[in-house]
This record gives sequence, C-alpha cells and structure tokens, in this order.
Amino acid sequence: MNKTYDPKSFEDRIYKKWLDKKYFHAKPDKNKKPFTIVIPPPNITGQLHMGHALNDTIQDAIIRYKRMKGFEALWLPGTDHASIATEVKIVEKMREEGLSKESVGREGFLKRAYEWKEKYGGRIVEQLKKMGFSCDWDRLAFTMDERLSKAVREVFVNMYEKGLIYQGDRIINWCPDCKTAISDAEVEYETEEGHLWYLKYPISDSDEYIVVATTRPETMLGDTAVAVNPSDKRYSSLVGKTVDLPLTGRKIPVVADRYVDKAFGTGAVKITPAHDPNDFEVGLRHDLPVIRVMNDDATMNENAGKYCGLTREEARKAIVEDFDKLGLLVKIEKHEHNVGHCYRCHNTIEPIVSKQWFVKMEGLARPAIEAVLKKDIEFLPKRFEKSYLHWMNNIRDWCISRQLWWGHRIPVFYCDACGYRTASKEDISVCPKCGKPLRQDEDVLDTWFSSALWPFSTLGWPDKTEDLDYFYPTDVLVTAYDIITFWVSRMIFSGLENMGEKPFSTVLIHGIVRDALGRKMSKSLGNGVDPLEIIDKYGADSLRYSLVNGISPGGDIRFSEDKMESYRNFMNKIWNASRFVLMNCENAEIKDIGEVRNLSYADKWILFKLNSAVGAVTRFMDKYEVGLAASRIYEFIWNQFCDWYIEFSKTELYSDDDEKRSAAASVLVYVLRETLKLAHPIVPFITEEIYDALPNKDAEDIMISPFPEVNPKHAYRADAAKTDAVIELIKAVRNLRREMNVSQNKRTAVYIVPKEGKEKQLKKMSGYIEKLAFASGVYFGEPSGKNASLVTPLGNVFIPMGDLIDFDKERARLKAEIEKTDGEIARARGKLENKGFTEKAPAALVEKEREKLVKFEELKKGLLKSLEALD
RNA sequence: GGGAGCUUAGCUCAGUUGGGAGAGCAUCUGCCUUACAAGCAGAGGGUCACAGGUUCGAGCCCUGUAGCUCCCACCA
Repeated sequence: MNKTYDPKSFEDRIYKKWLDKKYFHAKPDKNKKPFTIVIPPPNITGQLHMGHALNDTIQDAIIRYKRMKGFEALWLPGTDHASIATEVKIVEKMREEGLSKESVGREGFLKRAYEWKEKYGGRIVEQLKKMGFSCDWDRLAFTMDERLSKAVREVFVNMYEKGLIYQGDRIINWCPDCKTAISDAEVEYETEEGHLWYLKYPISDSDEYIVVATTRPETMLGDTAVAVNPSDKRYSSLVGKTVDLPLTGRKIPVVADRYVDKAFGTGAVKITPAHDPNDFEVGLRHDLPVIRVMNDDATMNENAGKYCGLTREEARKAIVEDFDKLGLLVKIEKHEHNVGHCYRCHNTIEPIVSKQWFVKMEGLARPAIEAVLKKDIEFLPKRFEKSYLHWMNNIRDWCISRQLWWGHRIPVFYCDACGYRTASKEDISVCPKCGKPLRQDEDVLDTWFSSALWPFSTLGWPDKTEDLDYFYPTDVLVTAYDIITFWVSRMIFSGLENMGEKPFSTVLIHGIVRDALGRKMSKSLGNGVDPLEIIDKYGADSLRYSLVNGISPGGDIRFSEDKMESYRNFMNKIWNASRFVLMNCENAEIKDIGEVRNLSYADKWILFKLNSAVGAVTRFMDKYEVGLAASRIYEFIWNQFCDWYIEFSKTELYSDDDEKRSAAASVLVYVLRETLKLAHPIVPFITEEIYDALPNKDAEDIMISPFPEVNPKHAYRADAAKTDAVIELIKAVRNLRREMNVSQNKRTAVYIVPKEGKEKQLKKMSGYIEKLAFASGVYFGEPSGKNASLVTPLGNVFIPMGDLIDFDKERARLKAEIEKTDGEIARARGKLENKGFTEKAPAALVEKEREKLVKFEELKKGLLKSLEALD
C-alpha cells in the first residue's frame, strides 16, 4: 500500500469494477424488500455543482446503506430537459452564430436541442459517476424519452377529459424576453426604487376630477374603470359616474370594490384588467372590458394609439409628459415596490392577459394536503410541512403552457375548418368530424409538468410494469428546500391523482451549499466551486465526507477548502490505520473473531465500543440522519480505534507470544473490517479499496457485504469500563508530565498504589500504561522520597522525578486541584441537601450524586496527603 | 403584511425524550514515539443573544424583546 492516501490511484478503477459486476442494478425480487429513491434529475443545461454533490451524496449514502442491509435497493437516475432554461441557452448559442429560432424553424431548433442534450446530458452523468454514486444506470431516464413522453400525454389527456385541464384567457406572468408565459412560482420579486404618479382623470360632464395614483402610467391606455372603496365617503358621490380617460377619448366607469385600500395613494385606483392581476379580478367582478395595450415583446400595440410601437419605458415617459402638458399630472412621489422578474433571464415580468392552458388545482390539492396531514407522507425536518401546507392551501390554478419549442408539445389538436378540438394520446392529422387537416397546439408544457410524474413515469407508467408494481411508491425523496413548491408538491398531487397512491413516504430536505462567507454560490458572483476540481485535489470520498459530516436536515452548509483538508486528513487516517493492520497480519495467524480466545481488556473494550458505534450509526441511518452517522463514525475511527486501540494492540503485536499476536491481529482485522463497512455508504471508494486487501473478508466486495450488526457476544460493558478507567489514568499521567514540563522523550517511572480490588486489572494493563504514559516502568507500591502524585479512581499514582521536579510548582498544582475538588464537593452537597432534588429527582440520579460526593471527598483526602508528603 | 428558522469557543457548526457545555479548524506548548508531521501528546478559550416564567434542576420547555436569514403574499 502507498504510504499516503492517493485516491486517484484507485477511484476510477473501483467504479469500473462496480459497473462491470452490475452491483448498481436492481430488479424485482420477491424475497427481498424494495427500497427506492428517484434522483432529482439534474438539468441538462448545466454541469455538476456542489448542490448536486450534496444532494446525491445523501442519497448514495442512504441507498448503499439499505443495499447492505439487504434491501433490493434501486436508485433511479435521470436528467431533466429543463424546457425554458435549456431553450434560453440554445437561443443564446444560436445568436452567437447569427441564427435565431425563426431562421432555423421548429425542426431545426429541436435538432439542435437534441444535440445539446446528447452533449451535456452525457457530461453530467459522467460527473455523477466521478462522485461514486451507485445509480442504476441501466434505467437512466430523460424527461423527454419516448417512454416518459408517453406518460406526459397520458396524464394530459386524462386530466383534459376529466376537465382538470382547461384553456382560458387569464392574466399570466409574461416574460417579454423569453416570450413565454411562466407560472407564479417562476416569478422572483425584487424591491426596486420606483415612482408613484398622481394623475387627474376628469369626471364626465363636470369640472370635477378624480386623482388616481399609479406606478405604471403607461398601462392607463388600457384602463377600463376607476375603483374606490365602497365605504369611502370621499368618493361615494362619484360611484356610478364615468370619467373621460385622458389621451384616449374613452369613457370608463367609477366602480366600488372592496379590494381598494382607502389609505393608499388617493384611495382611487385605475383598473387595467389586461395588465395587472388584481385589476383583472376587479374586472371580472364588475364585468369590465379587457384591453391589451402591449405586444408580446412589451412594446405598445395598436390599442395604444399614437404610442403604438414605443417600448413600455418610452411610452411611460411620453404619457407622463402628455399628462403634464394637459395639466393632469398632480405630483410624482418616490415609491419603493416589488417588481417581478423572470427566474431564468431576470427581465421584468409583464402581467398580461392571454390564452393559456391551466390545471385546475382545487380538487388536486385536497388529497395532497390530506396525505401530509395524516402522515402518509412525512417531511424531515417537520417544519417544512408548514410551508408545503401553506402553499397548497392557497394554491391557484397552474399555468402549464409555455410559448417555447423545447419540451412536450401540448397534445391538443384543432380543426380550423369545423372548430373541432381534442386532446389525443396519439398524434392525429385528420379531423374525425370533417376530414380536414388538424393543427396541433404550438405550445409546450411547463417543464415541471413532466418532472411531476418522475416517480412513476421512470418506472414505466402508464404501462403496468413489474418495476412499477415492485418499486412504487418510492421510499424517500431527497431534495433542497428551494424546490418544495416547484417539484415536491406537484409530485405529490400527481402521484395521488394518477397512481392513486403517494409517490414517496418521506421527503428529506437539506439546505443549500454556500461559500465560505455564507453566500449562495452563483454564476454572477463567480463563487461557485467545481466538485470535479475538488475531487481532483482531495478525492471523491473526502468531498463526500465534507458535505455530509455533521449536517442536520434542512440546514445550509458552508463549503471551504480548509474543511476539505481536514477530511482528506481523515481519509489519510483511515488509510494508515488500515496499512498498520495489514502490515501486522503478515506475521500473525488471523482467526475469525468467534475463534479468538483470551481476549484482553483492550480487545473487549474496542469490541464494546464498536458495538455502540454500530448501534448508533444504524439508528441514525434509519432516521436518515446521515450527518450524525458520519460524525459518529469519525469519532469511533479516530478517537477510539486509532488513538487507543491501535496503540494498545502494539504491546501484544510486538510480543513473542504467537497467541497474543494472533488475538490482537484478529481483533484488529475484525474491527477494521466492520468499521470499513460502517463507513462505506459515505466513503465508498477508500473502503472498497482497503476491504479488497483484507484477510477474512465476509463478501466478495464491500459494496455487497452485510452492514454491521450489534454483536450480542460483545456486550463487555464492565470490562470496557475498566479499560476506560485505565485510559483516564494514562491521560492524567500525561497531563501531569506536561504540567511539570517533562519532555516527551524523557521517560519517567510510574508507581501505583491500587485501590482495593483494582490491583489485578492494573497489573494486567500495566504494559499499556508503560507504553502510553511514557513510563520507563510501572511499579506497584509507594516510592520513597518526594514525588509528584495523582489521585485516581483506580489508585494513587506517584511519579518520582528527582531533580526534574519543581516542588513549588507541584504544590501550586495540588492546591489548585484541591480548590477545584472543594468546588465539586460543595456542588454535590448542595444538591443532596436540597430536599426538592432528593425527593423529586430519579433515585438513580440521586444515588449517582451520592457516589460522586464520596469520590470527591476521597480525592480531596488523597490530594491533601500528597501535599503533606512534599514538606 | 403572513409564516418559518437562526443567535452556543476566534471561525464553521453539533448538542433528539430538561440531570455536571462538545467537535473540526485556528491559536499556544512540547514531540521526527518503526500506521499516519495529511501525524502524536497537552493547553488556553463559552454569563449557550437579552429579559422574564415553569421546574428540585433549563443550552434544551413557555412568554416577551433585539439582531440576522429565508419562504410566501404583492396595495395600485
């Protein structure tokens, strides 16, 4: 083995081995229980980023754990066509070549899009493999695969026929740059410094005016009413009258509507149903006409009269100037407000009335809410249920049509000749009514429409497949909190509606990966970190460990290279501990753990500690607490196995006694093997590489070995406690030496006067004490002369240090110890004198406190004696 | 405007049924001890945001306050 951990020398080789042996492939097996995860499909636009690395490391840890636990574990991978995101990128690229969508046409565009998919979809899969993820690549899915597209059409047509999908003229969020509708969830609001214009609208046939306040003067050309609050006395006389809308020559009514806030602006609002969502609602209530004054590119249209052709910004300027000229501009105030932006291109959204397809949400939301309320589906951590429920409870119909080309084309066919319209699972070209040619809807579906079906479309639905029967519903869905509404909620109602069954039982939420300063990683900031570069530098296992160690569900994590180094060091620690074990296997007979006789205290100690680590890690993994499992493994490997057991074992390994050597080496091999298995779900490469070199393997490869179980034969609680006490003694001696400024390479004799009944264990473990407390020898009995001394639960310890010792220093140290002990005694007494405590606290706790008091009183006695001995 | 979360060592964060405050990194000191200097041994460092309350006992439960973060809504 190499002297240091060198991941590049084995990671790719090991991944290839797993692939060759088909270990990732799952198939229905009646003798095993299924465990299924579907991957949140990465977009084909991008490459692997830290968010994927985190998300998928959690999933891989869970799926590998379940696989080792004997489940038929399926992790189903795939990619998302990401309709708008991809289309934006392709258009950008075409623009660089001097091309446009129009110039290449729909077919030419789609050809390019599929080429893009081949190139980038393939790249991201390769990147996932670099991370060591155990996805079943035989089932790699893509949202626009023929199979998945079939599911999309099935769902669309079914819902269309049930009346759950309808087409309507409604106000939607329009992105003038992407030239498509987007859903409410795709709008991001940002606070902007704007203005509030106060405009005079003359009341018809009078000298009166009503003043309205608006942030969007250019939309006044589409005004079809002025609204005031019904209870607003200032305006009650005007309700029912009309105003002469300036610049247009139209007369529009003054209406009363509760939506108007009396306190804002002038308490009078201009109503533009075609360009404002609230106004649209008001318009419906009062049956107002809808006048669109803008084109799809946000320039003014023919309804804008002389302003036709201007951009919205130019029109605003011109209209305000014209109002001013007419003496109708009252004032302009600064006004901070929120403006919607497209989540893809970041241009300002224009609310526009347009004909779009919608999913009727009310009936779909109800069972989706129920499923969570009755705990059919559980969120981890629970608090995210609230935001899910809040969203579901306030849901509005989902706009699913997009004026794009890249995506699932809406399967609705129109006959222009006879007006026939139908949704069809198959492409049809001739009108069944009149025989004339049919025209398919030009639009495509929202990208989330297909990802909503992911948990079952990837398993073969709508066909009744064996996979679907066996693996659905899936078990846990792992995702960041930022797509709960986009994706998780839509999978839930889609699963319930189409499968009649929830898509998963648990939603495990994690946070997002931030940079070292806590900022979101983003392209514009340029603070993103490429996981592949990190893998290149530190290895995939180090990266995986750094991402999950210590995380808690729902929490964000910060990424820094400092952390990377410490986890790389941990990998190196595992590597070297293993190297030590393997080196010592060479001249000792390795027996199965059940065959080893005469286990030492240290052996029993580590076997006991292993058991409790296995128990804890299992409990954590069962609760999907990967972060806690990782920390527990770290602690066991470094602080127990390496720091203590390996050091203990050296006294046996370097002895002449074959049997002792064999026992120690056998325990080392066993504990290492079980530890590697414990860690394998998180750090698969290094554990596989080492396992391969191990004698006494329990499987062909670690990946398919059984996960460690608590071994009931190793319940050595009492023996472990004895070793713990010796460890405490060793630490006390080290501490004392250090305080006395004894150099580490200077050995000192250690004398022990054991307490009643402690002599046997101390004698048995004196070799450990000698080695680990830097002793020249361990002797029993009290040495003559003056010494530095310690009072420990096992007995009094004396260290004669001759001229080295600084008696004043030792006196001061003992006095400080005594003072500390006095504090402890006072604390324990105080507690025990408190009747409330002795009467109400659990008896065991009170007893424990009594024991402590006795212990500290004895300690003080011993310390006083030591102090006296110095005089 | 509504909701959620956070505030613990210099930094990043754990702390799961309330019973003597933890880790990693950083800092300081000493060690090339034949697995590992990507290491070993030791040390310093915290009124657990603040104020009340419940309790024999609160980092943990309740109420309030302050600061920060995020989500939802989008009053023109």
